[in-house]
Amino acid sequence: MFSSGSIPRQARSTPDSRSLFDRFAATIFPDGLTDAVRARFRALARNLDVSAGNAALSSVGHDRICYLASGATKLVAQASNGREQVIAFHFAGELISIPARSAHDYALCALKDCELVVFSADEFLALANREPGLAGPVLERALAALARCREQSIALGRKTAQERVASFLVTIAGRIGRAEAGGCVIDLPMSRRDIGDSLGLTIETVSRQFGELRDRGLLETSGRSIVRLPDPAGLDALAGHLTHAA
Amino acid sequence: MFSSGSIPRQARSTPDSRSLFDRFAATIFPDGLTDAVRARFRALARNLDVSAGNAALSSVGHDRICYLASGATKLVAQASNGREQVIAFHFAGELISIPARSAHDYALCALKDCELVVFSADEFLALANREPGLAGPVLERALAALARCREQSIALGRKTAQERVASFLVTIAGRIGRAEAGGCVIDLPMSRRDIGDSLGLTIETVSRQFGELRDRGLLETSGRSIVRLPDPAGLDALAGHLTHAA
DNA sequence: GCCGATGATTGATCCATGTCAATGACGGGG
DNA sequence: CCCCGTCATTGACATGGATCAATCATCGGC
Repeated sequence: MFSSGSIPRQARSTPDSRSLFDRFAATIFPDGLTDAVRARFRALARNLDVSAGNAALSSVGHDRICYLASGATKLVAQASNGREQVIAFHFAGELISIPARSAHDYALCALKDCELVVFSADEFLALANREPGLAGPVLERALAALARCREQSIALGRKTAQERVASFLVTIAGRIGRAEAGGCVIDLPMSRRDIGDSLGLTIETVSRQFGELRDRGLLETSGRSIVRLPDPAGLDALAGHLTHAA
Repeated sequence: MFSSGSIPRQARSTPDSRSLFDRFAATIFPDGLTDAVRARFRALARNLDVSAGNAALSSVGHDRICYLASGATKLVAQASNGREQVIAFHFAGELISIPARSAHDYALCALKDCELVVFSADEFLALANREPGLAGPVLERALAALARCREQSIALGRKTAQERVASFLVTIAGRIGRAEAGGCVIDLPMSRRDIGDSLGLTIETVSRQFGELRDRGLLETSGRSIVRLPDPAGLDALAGHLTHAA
């Protein structure tokens, strides 16, 4: 990832009638593009539709940058022995950086049906760098992605299973949760395995922690994907975050 | 971090006589700056000298960007209960992003005596974004830092203690190691505790893994900080990296 | 060149989470 | 609407690394 922080959350129900590319341009460059620059970007862009559960992009010899117009994805890294680490989840409106193949292999996988706009990172960055005002929004998103990856590092390096799960729920609620009377509802697009693979835990441990939180009245589930958080603040207190009172 | 990848490694022995700011500008913007832009950047810059072992910068209400002209630093995150996670190490010539205070607290600490040039991220990015050609180098470094943080996530989430230590040694050798007859020598600026805190391990475990690698003939130590890797390839094979044969 | 403080190493034990195994419950496809 | 594959949950046990504790090495200061 890259990410957004403050991308306006759009009702997913009504498919956007604008072209994929126009939606990319409008979201990432809200100040608009001159016709010439717009044409150059369009020439670099490749549209991609991927249905839920399929790999969208695998890492190749060069970095790629990719706009997720709709759907949800995970960026997965592979280490030896088939171990997988989910590096990040992404939601509609976000910009994603897919690293080149190196010590590990990366793949972007669709969690739901996705519409993507794909660029070669080199070409994209060279173009963004040529004109004033274009690199800023991209850089902001890159730094936001870096900040999020760092928060993830803290969880992976220093937190207990319970703290990781609590952090995950609080964070994901902030990204895709809907506020509701006295709480927050999340429709998780990812499986327990994906959650475990992102937190460095097994599915069993994730399941046990969900159970524990359920017992404490901090979490209610309905089916496999609907999660309700009756007390987000109580959950946050379990997330191992620094209490700013200190 | 942010980072470099390909910053020319300079002999540290001869102190650079140019001004700190000039060294920043020459390294980060190798294509040069117009006098006007240069003056604007200079107006935003604050020089900072920090001696080894001291905190250089703590996270505040806004992000900061910081050029490390000489020395070495660690970026440390604090979670509850005084647990510390070292997010990244930085070496001379690198650009560092220090996130604003949020769920966790961040601090940049000097591992050796350091010379720094500090900017407010907002001001820096606004300026870089106004002129063509300036944001590119910064963006490149941000993406390199993101890539490195992701590699770190894989280690923290999915690797054994031995793989983490091997990865650490291989990675750090690539950044500050000197090639030598049949191997590589590293002068580690960080303590075992720092290494442990960056790998999500205790100092005891780091020490035991060093011992194990020593027994296998993959590592020789001399004093607290000098490490020799007689067989970097053999070490890399233990790092849990994906064998590209597969 | 000695000395004390700090950091590193080594050993014994414990525990959180992984692993293995069995059961249960969604939910898509017929 | 049922059926079956997949995913989630729950339980019993194993283990890697944490924790606690003791000794040893390094190196800056005198």
